[in-house]
Amino acid sequence: MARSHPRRLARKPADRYHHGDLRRALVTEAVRTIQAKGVDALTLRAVGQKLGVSRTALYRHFADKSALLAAVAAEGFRTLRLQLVRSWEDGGRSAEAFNAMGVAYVTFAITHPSHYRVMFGGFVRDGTTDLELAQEGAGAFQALVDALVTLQRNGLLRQDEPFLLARFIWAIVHGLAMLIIDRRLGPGAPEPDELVRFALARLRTGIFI
Amino acid sequence: MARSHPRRLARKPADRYHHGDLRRALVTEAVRTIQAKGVDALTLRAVGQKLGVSRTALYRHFADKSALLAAVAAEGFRTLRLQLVRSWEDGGRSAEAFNAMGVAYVTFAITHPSHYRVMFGGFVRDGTTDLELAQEGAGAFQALVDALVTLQRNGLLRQDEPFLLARFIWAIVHGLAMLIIDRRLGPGAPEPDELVRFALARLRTGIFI
DNA sequence: ACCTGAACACCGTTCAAGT
DNA sequence: ACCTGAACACCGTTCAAGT
Repeated sequence: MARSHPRRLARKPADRYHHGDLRRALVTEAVRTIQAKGVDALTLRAVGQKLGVSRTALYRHFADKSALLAAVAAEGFRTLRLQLVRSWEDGGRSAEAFNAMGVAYVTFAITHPSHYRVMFGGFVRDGTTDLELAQEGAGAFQALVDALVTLQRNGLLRQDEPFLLARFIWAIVHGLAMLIIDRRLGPGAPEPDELVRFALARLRTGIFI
Repeated sequence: MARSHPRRLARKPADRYHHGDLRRALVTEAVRTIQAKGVDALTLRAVGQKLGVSRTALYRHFADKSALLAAVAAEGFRTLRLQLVRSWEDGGRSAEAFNAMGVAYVTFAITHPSHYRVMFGGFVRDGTTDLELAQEGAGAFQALVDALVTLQRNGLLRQDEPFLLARFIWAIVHGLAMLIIDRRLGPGAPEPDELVRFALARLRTGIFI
Protein backbone atom coordinates (compact mmCIF):
# COMPACT_ATOMS: atom_id res chain seq x y z
CA MET A 1 0.00 0.00 0.00
CA ALA A 2 2.91 2.31 -0.44
CA ARG A 3 1.35 3.69 -3.62
CA SER A 4 -1.35 6.17 -2.84
CA HIS A 5 -2.68 6.61 -6.36
CA PRO A 6 -2.36 3.32 -8.28
CA ARG A 7 -4.38 4.67 -11.21
CA ARG A 8 -1.75 7.24 -12.08
CA LEU A 9 1.01 6.26 -14.43
CA ALA A 10 4.36 6.02 -12.76
CA ARG A 11 6.76 8.69 -13.95
CA LYS A 12 9.62 6.25 -14.02
CA PRO A 13 9.59 2.55 -14.76
CA ALA A 14 10.37 0.23 -11.87
CA ASP A 15 13.82 -0.55 -13.24
CA ARG A 16 15.56 2.57 -14.43
CA TYR A 17 17.49 0.89 -17.20
CA HIS A 18 15.84 -0.40 -20.31
CA HIS A 19 15.15 -4.08 -20.02
CA GLY A 20 16.44 -6.42 -22.66
CA ASP A 21 17.71 -5.48 -26.08
CA LEU A 22 17.41 -1.73 -26.43
CA ARG A 23 19.05 -1.77 -29.84
CA ARG A 24 16.47 -4.15 -31.20
CA ALA A 25 13.65 -2.14 -29.60
CA LEU A 26 14.97 1.08 -31.17
CA VAL A 27 14.99 -0.40 -34.65
CA THR A 28 11.52 -1.88 -34.23
CA GLU A 29 10.11 1.39 -32.96
CA ALA A 30 11.80 3.31 -35.78
CA VAL A 31 10.33 0.94 -38.35
CA ARG A 32 6.91 1.34 -36.77
CA THR A 33 7.10 5.14 -36.80
CA ILE A 34 8.38 5.25 -40.39
CA GLN A 35 5.64 2.93 -41.57
CA ALA A 36 2.97 4.94 -39.75
CA LYS A 37 4.07 8.51 -40.36
CA GLY A 38 6.89 8.52 -42.87
CA VAL A 39 10.63 9.07 -42.61
CA ASP A 40 10.41 12.79 -42.04
CA ALA A 41 8.33 12.22 -38.92
CA LEU A 42 11.03 10.07 -37.37
CA THR A 43 12.79 11.90 -34.55
CA LEU A 44 15.21 10.35 -32.14
CA ARG A 45 13.51 12.16 -29.30
CA ALA A 46 10.13 10.60 -30.07
CA VAL A 47 11.62 7.14 -30.44
CA GLY A 48 13.28 7.43 -27.05
CA GLN A 49 10.14 8.75 -25.43
CA LYS A 50 8.09 5.91 -26.87
CA LEU A 51 10.46 3.40 -25.29
CA GLY A 52 10.58 5.25 -21.98
CA VAL A 53 14.19 6.15 -22.45
CA SER A 54 16.05 9.43 -22.63
CA ARG A 55 16.62 10.97 -26.02
CA THR A 56 20.32 10.29 -25.96
CA ALA A 57 20.18 6.66 -24.85
CA LEU A 58 20.20 5.74 -28.51
CA TYR A 59 23.80 6.86 -28.92
CA ARG A 60 24.95 3.86 -26.91
CA HIS A 61 23.85 1.63 -29.80
CA PHE A 62 24.10 3.80 -32.89
CA ALA A 63 26.68 6.32 -33.97
CA ASP A 64 23.99 8.70 -35.19
CA LYS A 65 20.59 8.90 -36.83
CA SER A 66 22.01 7.69 -40.14
CA ALA A 67 23.25 4.51 -38.46
CA LEU A 68 19.77 3.86 -37.08
CA LEU A 69 18.31 4.32 -40.55
CA ALA A 70 20.91 1.92 -41.92
CA ALA A 71 19.70 -0.68 -39.43
CA VAL A 72 16.12 0.02 -40.49
CA ALA A 73 17.11 -0.45 -44.13
CA ALA A 74 18.96 -3.68 -43.34
CA GLU A 75 15.89 -4.98 -41.53
CA GLY A 76 13.84 -4.17 -44.63
CA PHE A 77 16.17 -6.09 -46.91
CA ARG A 78 15.98 -9.09 -44.62
CA THR A 79 12.19 -9.11 -44.66
CA LEU A 80 12.20 -8.63 -48.42
CA ARG A 81 14.57 -11.53 -48.95
CA LEU A 82 12.44 -13.83 -46.82
CA GLN A 83 9.34 -12.97 -48.80
CA LEU A 84 11.13 -13.41 -52.12
CA VAL A 85 12.51 -16.79 -51.13
CA ARG A 86 9.12 -17.90 -49.87
CA SER A 87 7.41 -16.99 -53.14
CA TRP A 88 10.10 -18.74 -55.09
CA GLU A 89 9.99 -21.94 -53.07
CA ASP A 90 6.23 -22.07 -52.58
CA GLY A 91 5.88 -21.77 -56.34
CA GLY A 92 8.10 -24.79 -56.90
CA ARG A 93 11.08 -22.86 -58.29
CA SER A 94 9.32 -22.74 -61.64
CA ALA A 95 8.83 -20.03 -64.23
CA GLU A 96 5.54 -19.39 -62.48
CA ALA A 97 7.36 -19.04 -59.17
CA PHE A 98 9.62 -16.47 -60.81
CA ASN A 99 6.50 -14.55 -61.72
CA ALA A 100 5.34 -14.72 -58.11
CA MET A 101 8.70 -13.37 -56.96
CA GLY A 102 8.21 -10.29 -59.10
CA VAL A 103 4.75 -9.71 -57.69
CA ALA A 104 6.03 -10.28 -54.16
CA TYR A 105 8.78 -7.72 -54.67
CA VAL A 106 6.46 -4.97 -55.83
CA THR A 107 3.89 -5.93 -53.21
CA PHE A 108 6.46 -5.54 -50.46
CA ALA A 109 7.31 -2.05 -51.66
CA ILE A 110 3.67 -1.02 -51.96
CA THR A 111 2.83 -2.46 -48.56
CA HIS A 112 5.75 -0.73 -46.84
CA PRO A 113 6.35 2.39 -48.94
CA SER A 114 8.17 4.45 -46.34
CA HIS A 115 10.31 1.56 -45.24
CA TYR A 116 11.15 0.79 -48.86
CA ARG A 117 12.15 4.40 -49.40
CA VAL A 118 14.60 4.20 -46.51
CA MET A 119 16.15 1.14 -48.14
CA PHE A 120 16.73 2.99 -51.40
CA GLY A 121 16.14 6.70 -50.96
CA GLY A 122 19.68 7.64 -50.13
CA PHE A 123 18.89 8.40 -46.51
CA VAL A 124 21.86 6.51 -45.27
CA ARG A 125 24.85 8.81 -45.21
CA ASP A 126 26.98 8.52 -48.30
CA GLY A 127 30.35 7.84 -46.74
CA THR A 128 29.01 5.13 -44.50
CA THR A 129 29.35 1.57 -45.66
CA ASP A 130 27.24 -0.09 -43.03
CA LEU A 131 28.29 -3.75 -42.95
CA GLU A 132 24.93 -5.18 -41.91
CA LEU A 133 23.14 -3.14 -44.56
CA ALA A 134 25.56 -4.22 -47.28
CA GLN A 135 25.18 -7.86 -46.32
CA GLU A 136 21.39 -7.85 -46.15
CA GLY A 137 21.16 -5.93 -49.42
CA ALA A 138 23.47 -8.41 -51.10
CA GLY A 139 21.46 -11.27 -49.59
CA ALA A 140 18.20 -10.08 -51.11
CA PHE A 141 19.93 -9.65 -54.46
CA GLN A 142 21.40 -13.13 -54.19
CA ALA A 143 17.91 -14.61 -53.79
CA LEU A 144 17.12 -13.24 -57.21
CA VAL A 145 20.37 -14.50 -58.71
CA ASP A 146 19.77 -17.98 -57.30
CA ALA A 147 16.34 -18.15 -58.88
CA LEU A 148 17.69 -17.05 -62.25
CA VAL A 149 20.50 -19.60 -62.17
CA THR A 150 18.02 -22.36 -61.40
CA LEU A 151 15.83 -21.31 -64.31
CA GLN A 152 18.88 -21.30 -66.55
CA ARG A 153 19.87 -24.79 -65.40
CA ASN A 154 16.39 -25.99 -66.26
CA GLY A 155 16.70 -24.55 -69.73
CA LEU A 156 13.97 -21.99 -69.20
CA LEU A 157 16.09 -18.87 -69.44
CA ARG A 158 18.69 -17.48 -71.80
CA GLN A 159 22.26 -18.18 -70.74
CA ASP A 160 23.13 -14.58 -70.03
CA GLU A 161 25.58 -13.72 -67.31
CA PRO A 162 23.40 -14.26 -64.21
CA PHE A 163 24.45 -11.12 -62.33
CA LEU A 164 23.90 -8.91 -65.34
CA LEU A 165 20.52 -10.50 -65.91
CA ALA A 166 19.66 -10.11 -62.22
CA ARG A 167 20.54 -6.42 -62.27
CA PHE A 168 18.26 -5.94 -65.24
CA ILE A 169 15.33 -7.73 -63.60
CA TRP A 170 15.95 -5.88 -60.36
CA ALA A 171 15.89 -2.55 -62.15
CA ILE A 172 12.49 -3.40 -63.61
CA VAL A 173 10.76 -4.33 -60.38
CA HIS A 174 12.54 -1.56 -58.49
CA GLY A 175 11.53 0.99 -61.08
CA LEU A 176 7.92 -0.18 -61.03
CA ALA A 177 7.87 -0.13 -57.25
CA MET A 178 9.33 3.36 -57.00
CA LEU A 179 7.07 4.87 -59.65
CA ILE A 180 4.02 3.36 -57.96
CA ILE A 181 5.08 4.53 -54.50
CA ASP A 182 5.77 8.04 -55.74
CA ARG A 183 2.41 8.08 -57.51
CA ARG A 184 4.26 8.99 -60.69
CA LEU A 185 2.23 6.74 -62.94
CA GLY A 186 -0.67 9.14 -63.04
CA PRO A 187 -4.30 8.76 -62.09
CA GLY A 188 -5.17 6.51 -65.03
CA ALA A 189 -2.43 4.02 -64.22
CA PRO A 190 -3.22 0.31 -64.16
CA GLU A 191 -3.10 -1.73 -60.98
CA PRO A 192 0.33 -2.89 -59.82
CA ASP A 193 -0.52 -6.51 -60.66
CA GLU A 194 -1.29 -5.61 -64.22
CA LEU A 195 1.96 -3.67 -64.56
CA VAL A 196 3.99 -6.56 -63.22
CA ARG A 197 2.18 -9.05 -65.44
CA PHE A 198 2.73 -6.87 -68.49
CA ALA A 199 6.40 -6.46 -67.64
CA LEU A 200 6.89 -10.19 -67.29
CA ALA A 201 4.97 -10.89 -70.48
CA ARG A 202 7.18 -8.49 -72.40
CA LEU A 203 10.26 -10.02 -70.85
CA ARG A 204 8.99 -13.21 -72.41
CA THR A 205 8.47 -11.97 -75.93
CA GLY A 206 10.51 -8.82 -76.15
CA ILE A 207 8.86 -5.59 -77.17
CA PHE A 208 10.00 -5.34 -80.75
CA ILE A 209 8.51 -7.03 -83.75
CA MET B 1 34.84 59.65 -53.16
CA ALA B 2 32.19 59.14 -50.60
CA ARG B 3 33.41 55.60 -50.03
CA SER B 4 36.45 55.55 -47.88
CA HIS B 5 37.32 51.86 -48.28
CA PRO B 6 36.39 50.69 -51.78
CA ARG B 7 38.13 47.36 -51.27
CA ARG B 8 35.69 46.33 -48.61
CA LEU B 9 32.53 44.59 -49.67
CA ALA B 10 29.44 46.66 -49.10
CA ARG B 11 27.23 45.23 -46.38
CA LYS B 12 24.12 45.95 -48.37
CA PRO B 13 23.59 45.97 -52.10
CA ALA B 14 22.94 49.36 -53.71
CA ASP B 15 19.27 48.57 -54.20
CA ARG B 16 17.75 47.01 -51.14
CA TYR B 17 15.27 44.86 -53.03
CA HIS B 18 16.33 41.91 -55.09
CA HIS B 19 16.62 42.89 -58.71
CA GLY B 20 14.72 40.94 -61.31
CA ASP B 21 13.15 37.55 -60.85
CA LEU B 22 13.80 36.41 -57.30
CA ARG B 23 11.70 33.31 -57.73
CA ARG B 24 13.80 32.17 -60.66
CA ALA B 25 17.02 33.00 -58.80
CA LEU B 26 15.88 30.98 -55.79
CA VAL B 27 15.21 27.90 -57.88
CA THR B 28 18.52 28.22 -59.71
CA GLU B 29 20.44 28.62 -56.48
CA ALA B 30 18.60 25.68 -54.91
CA VAL B 31 19.44 23.50 -57.90
CA ARG B 32 23.06 24.56 -57.68
CA THR B 33 23.30 23.78 -53.97
CA ILE B 34 21.56 20.43 -54.35
CA GLN B 35 23.83 19.45 -57.21
CA ALA B 36 26.93 20.51 -55.31
CA LYS B 37 26.18 19.32 -51.79
CA GLY B 38 23.06 17.19 -51.85
CA VAL B 39 19.48 17.74 -50.75
CA ASP B 40 20.20 17.51 -47.05
CA ALA B 41 22.61 20.43 -47.32
CA LEU B 42 19.93 22.68 -48.75
CA THR B 43 18.80 25.23 -46.18
CA LEU B 44 16.55 28.17 -46.91
CA ARG B 45 18.83 30.37 -44.86
CA ALA B 46 21.87 29.56 -46.98
CA VAL B 47 19.96 30.08 -50.22
CA GLY B 48 18.82 33.51 -49.08
CA GLN B 49 22.30 34.45 -47.93
CA LYS B 50 23.79 33.38 -51.26
CA LEU B 51 21.39 35.71 -53.05
CA GLY B 52 21.93 38.57 -50.62
CA VAL B 53 18.41 38.33 -49.34
CA SER B 54 16.93 37.69 -45.93
CA ARG B 55 16.11 34.17 -44.97
CA THR B 56 12.38 34.77 -45.12
CA ALA B 57 12.24 36.57 -48.46
CA LEU B 58 11.61 33.19 -50.02
CA TYR B 59 8.14 32.98 -48.52
CA ARG B 60 6.95 35.68 -50.92
CA HIS B 61 7.40 33.20 -53.76
CA PHE B 62 6.96 29.78 -52.19
CA ALA B 63 4.56 28.50 -49.57
CA ASP B 64 7.31 26.53 -47.88
CA LYS B 65 10.45 24.49 -48.46
CA SER B 66 8.46 21.70 -50.06
CA ALA B 67 7.11 24.12 -52.67
CA LEU B 68 10.65 25.20 -53.52
CA LEU B 69 11.66 21.56 -53.93
CA ALA B 70 8.64 21.01 -56.16
CA ALA B 71 9.89 23.83 -58.39
CA VAL B 72 13.34 22.25 -58.40
CA ALA B 73 11.81 18.92 -59.40
CA ALA B 74 9.74 20.56 -62.15
CA GLU B 75 12.87 22.23 -63.50
CA GLY B 76 14.53 18.83 -63.57
CA PHE B 77 11.71 17.26 -65.54
CA ARG B 78 11.86 20.08 -68.06
CA THR B 79 15.59 19.62 -68.61
CA LEU B 80 15.12 15.86 -68.83
CA ARG B 81 12.37 16.21 -71.42
CA LEU B 82 14.51 18.51 -73.56
CA GLN B 83 17.39 16.05 -73.51
CA LEU B 84 15.12 13.12 -74.34
CA VAL B 85 13.52 14.94 -77.25
CA ARG B 86 16.91 16.01 -78.56
CA SER B 87 18.24 12.44 -78.52
CA TRP B 88 15.11 11.21 -80.22
CA GLU B 89 15.15 13.82 -82.97
CA ASP B 90 18.89 13.89 -83.51
CA GLY B 91 18.77 10.13 -83.98
CA GLY B 92 16.16 10.47 -86.72
CA ARG B 93 13.25 9.04 -84.68
CA SER B 94 14.53 5.58 -85.45
CA ALA B 95 14.95 2.45 -83.37
CA GLU B 96 18.50 3.64 -82.87
CA ALA B 97 17.20 7.00 -81.65
CA PHE B 98 15.07 5.13 -79.14
CA ASN B 99 18.22 3.51 -77.89
CA ALA B 100 19.83 6.92 -77.55
CA MET B 101 16.85 8.14 -75.54
CA GLY B 102 17.38 5.39 -73.01
CA VAL B 103 21.04 6.24 -72.66
CA ALA B 104 20.19 9.94 -72.37
CA TYR B 105 17.72 9.22 -69.58
CA VAL B 106 20.16 7.27 -67.45
CA THR B 107 22.93 9.73 -68.25
CA PHE B 108 20.83 12.61 -67.00
CA ALA B 109 20.23 10.82 -63.71
CA ILE B 110 23.89 9.92 -63.28
CA THR B 111 25.02 13.43 -64.15
CA HIS B 112 22.57 15.06 -61.74
CA PRO B 113 22.06 12.45 -59.02
CA SER B 114 20.86 14.77 -56.28
CA HIS B 115 18.57 16.68 -58.59
CA TYR B 116 17.17 13.41 -59.89
CA ARG B 117 16.51 12.25 -56.35
CA VAL B 118 14.48 15.38 -55.66
CA MET B 119 12.39 14.60 -58.73
CA PHE B 120 11.57 11.11 -57.46
CA GLY B 121 12.64 10.71 -53.86
CA GLY B 122 9.38 11.73 -52.27
CA PHE B 123 10.75 15.02 -50.98
CA VAL B 124 7.78 16.96 -52.18
CA ARG B 125 5.08 16.88 -49.53
CA ASP B 126 2.53 14.18 -50.11
CA GLY B 127 -0.65 16.21 -50.00
CA THR B 128 0.67 18.80 -52.39
CA THR B 129 -0.24 18.44 -56.03
CA ASP B 130 2.03 21.08 -57.44
CA LEU B 131 0.61 22.01 -60.84
CA GLU B 132 3.89 22.93 -62.50
CA LEU B 133 5.50 19.73 -61.27
CA ALA B 134 2.62 17.59 -62.48
CA GLN B 135 2.73 19.23 -65.91
CA GLU B 136 6.47 18.96 -66.38
CA GLY B 137 6.46 15.36 -65.16
CA ALA B 138 3.68 14.51 -67.58
CA GLY B 139 5.55 16.33 -70.35
CA ALA B 140 8.67 14.23 -69.93
CA PHE B 141 6.57 11.08 -69.88
CA GLN B 142 4.75 12.23 -73.02
CA ALA B 143 8.07 12.54 -74.87
CA LEU B 144 8.55 8.82 -74.30
CA VAL B 145 4.99 7.99 -75.35
CA ASP B 146 5.38 10.01 -78.56
CA ALA B 147 8.51 8.13 -79.48
CA LEU B 148 6.85 4.79 -78.87
CA VAL B 149 3.81 5.70 -80.94
CA THR B 150 6.04 6.73 -83.81
CA LEU B 151 7.91 3.43 -83.65
CA GLN B 152 4.61 1.60 -83.64
CA ARG B 153 3.40 3.55 -86.68
CA ASN B 154 6.56 2.57 -88.47
CA GLY B 155 5.93 -1.07 -87.69
CA LEU B 156 8.99 -1.39 -85.49
CA LEU B 157 7.21 -2.01 -82.22
CA ARG B 158 4.49 -4.30 -80.93
CA GLN B 159 1.06 -2.70 -80.93
CA ASP B 160 0.71 -2.67 -77.16
CA GLU B 161 -1.25 0.07 -75.49
CA PRO B 162 1.26 2.95 -75.72
CA PHE B 163 0.84 4.25 -72.18
CA LEU B 164 1.22 0.82 -70.66
CA LEU B 165 4.29 0.21 -72.78
CA ALA B 166 5.68 3.61 -71.83
CA ARG B 167 5.24 2.91 -68.12
CA PHE B 168 7.12 -0.35 -68.55
CA ILE B 169 10.01 1.29 -70.37
CA TRP B 170 10.07 4.13 -67.90
CA ALA B 171 10.26 1.71 -64.99
CA ILE B 172 13.30 0.08 -66.56
CA VAL B 173 15.36 3.22 -67.10
CA HIS B 174 14.18 4.70 -63.81
CA GLY B 175 15.11 1.53 -61.94
CA LEU B 176 18.53 1.41 -63.58
CA ALA B 177 19.11 5.08 -62.82
CA MET B 178 18.11 4.77 -59.18
CA LEU B 179 20.14 1.64 -58.52
CA ILE B 180 23.20 3.24 -60.08
CA ILE B 181 22.78 6.48 -58.16
CA ASP B 182 22.33 4.63 -54.88
CA ARG B 183 25.37 2.51 -55.63
CA ARG B 184 23.24 -0.54 -55.08
CA LEU B 185 24.65 -2.51 -57.98
CA GLY B 186 27.77 -3.41 -56.09
CA PRO B 187 31.44 -2.84 -56.79
CA GLY B 188 31.63 -5.33 -59.65
CA ALA B 189 28.77 -3.72 -61.54
CA PRO B 190 29.14 -2.99 -65.24
CA GLU B 191 29.23 0.53 -66.62
CA PRO B 192 25.88 2.27 -67.05
CA ASP B 193 26.19 2.11 -70.83
CA GLU B 194 26.55 -1.62 -70.73
CA LEU B 195 23.53 -1.97 -68.46
CA VAL B 196 21.38 0.14 -70.75
CA ARG B 197 22.58 -1.70 -73.82
CA PHE B 198 21.88 -5.05 -72.21
CA ALA B 199 18.41 -3.91 -71.16
CA LEU B 200 17.56 -2.75 -74.64
CA ALA B 201 18.93 -5.91 -76.19
CA ARG B 202 16.76 -8.04 -73.91
CA LEU B 203 13.78 -5.87 -74.68
CA ARG B 204 14.44 -6.88 -78.25
CA THR B 205 14.63 -10.63 -77.77
CA GLY B 206 12.95 -11.26 -74.47
CA ILE B 207 14.79 -13.08 -71.73
CA PHE B 208 13.18 -16.48 -72.00
CA ILE B 209 14.08 -19.21 -74.42
C1' DA C 1 28.51 -0.44 -19.17
C1' DC C 2 24.56 2.10 -19.51
C1' DC C 3 21.67 5.98 -18.81
C1' DT C 4 20.47 10.93 -17.74
C1' DG C 5 19.49 16.22 -18.02
C1' DA C 6 21.30 20.42 -19.52
C1' DA C 7 23.29 22.83 -23.15
C1' DC C 8 24.73 23.95 -28.05
C1' DA C 9 24.24 24.87 -32.75
C1' DC C 10 21.05 24.64 -36.31
C1' DC C 11 16.75 24.77 -38.91
C1' DG C 12 11.80 26.01 -40.95
C1' DT C 13 8.36 29.12 -40.10
C1' DT C 14 5.62 33.13 -38.17
C1' DC C 15 4.88 37.85 -37.50
C1' DA C 16 4.85 42.74 -36.61
C1' DA C 17 7.16 46.30 -38.74
C1' DG C 18 9.38 48.84 -42.37
C1' DT C 19 9.62 50.97 -47.54
C1' DA D 1 3.96 44.48 -53.21
C1' DC D 2 8.11 43.18 -51.35
C1' DC D 3 11.51 42.74 -47.84
C1' DT D 4 13.40 42.68 -43.00
C1' DG D 5 14.94 41.24 -38.05
C1' DA D 6 13.43 39.13 -33.96
C1' DA D 7 11.27 35.32 -32.01
C1' DC D 8 9.30 30.51 -31.63
C1' DA D 9 9.24 25.67 -31.66
C1' DC D 10 11.88 21.91 -32.96
C1' DC D 11 15.75 18.87 -33.92
C1' DG D 12 20.47 16.08 -33.80
C1' DT D 13 24.30 15.86 -31.08
C1' DT D 14 27.73 16.61 -27.21
C1' DC D 15 29.08 16.22 -22.58
C1' DA D 16 29.79 16.12 -17.68
C1' DA D 17 27.62 13.60 -14.28
C1' DG D 18 25.18 9.82 -12.17
C1' DT D 19 24.46 4.41 -11.02
